[in-house]
Amino acid sequence: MRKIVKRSDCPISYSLDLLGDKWTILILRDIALGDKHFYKDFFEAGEGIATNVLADRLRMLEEVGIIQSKPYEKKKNMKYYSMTKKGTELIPMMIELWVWGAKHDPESSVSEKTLDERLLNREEIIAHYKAKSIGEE
Amino acid sequence: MRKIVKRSDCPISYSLDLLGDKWTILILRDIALGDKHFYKDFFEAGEGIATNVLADRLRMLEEVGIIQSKPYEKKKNMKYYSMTKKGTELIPMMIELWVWGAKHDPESSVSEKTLDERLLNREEIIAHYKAKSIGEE
DNA sequence: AATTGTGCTTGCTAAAAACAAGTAACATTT
DNA sequence: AAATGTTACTTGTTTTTAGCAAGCACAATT
Repeated sequence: MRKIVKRSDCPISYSLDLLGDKWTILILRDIALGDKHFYKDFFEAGEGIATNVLADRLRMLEEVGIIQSKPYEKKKNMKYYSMTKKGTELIPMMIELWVWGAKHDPESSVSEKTLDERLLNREEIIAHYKAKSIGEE
Repeated sequence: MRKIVKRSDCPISYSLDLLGDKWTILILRDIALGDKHFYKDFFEAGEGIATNVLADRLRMLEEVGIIQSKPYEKKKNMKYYSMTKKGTELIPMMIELWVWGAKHDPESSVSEKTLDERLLNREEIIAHYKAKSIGEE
């Protein structure tokens, strides 16, 4: 569906070749920062992703090794999606997107105090979510 | 051209409402990390952005206060684009995209050594580019 | 055996990006 | 001062991608 073409040898350009769209990073947010692991969780996540786009992005993310899936033992028609190590290395970037959005969204529900605390605890927060992702794989 | 709609109150979603596409962050990279300040610089940057997309993104980024422009004194048909303070606060996120891309692009021209050095000097590097952006505005 | 839940695919429409060309303002060269 | 070049766009068309609605296969539940 979405075609991935390498545009230059700039590392930022390379990251955006894979992640540069409205939806991909939201799926990674759900897996890495939320406690979401199933197709239906991503579909119901609040932003309203279309099913064809969701299926396409999950396929792509698995193909490039950012996420992995395995059959879910308890319900065999469900797939359990989790981050790979390569995927967890995107957590710092996602934290930065979170901080910027929380600071600059005029309708943000995040308080200045919460924001300040998170800025001070950056390394701790990253370590927390990385550890959680490893535990979940 | 590109319509911006707020999809949820998640800060990451908010950031992606503005920045989530293949091109926007590349323009910010050119201004904040490169020494590029003119339309033609962004157009010639190597990835091959189309002129209508470039004009649209520059307009949007200025509207939401991430960049600013002023007429260039030396050549009055040129506009000088630079980061606002709000824009410079995206530098940490861009550095993380750079680090991830440099590490995971199999064709990356960045050596392990350079990568390790940059990881150790993260704060210094961010401070450097923030200071440069302020100097250029 | 019938209904529901989950993870998709397929077909159609709408929006955005890619491509090609043109224009207006100023700058430079002749 | 006229012609040519440069810069920053706009406009029109084609191609690609996203959005929406429906459907389908498989498993689990009733």
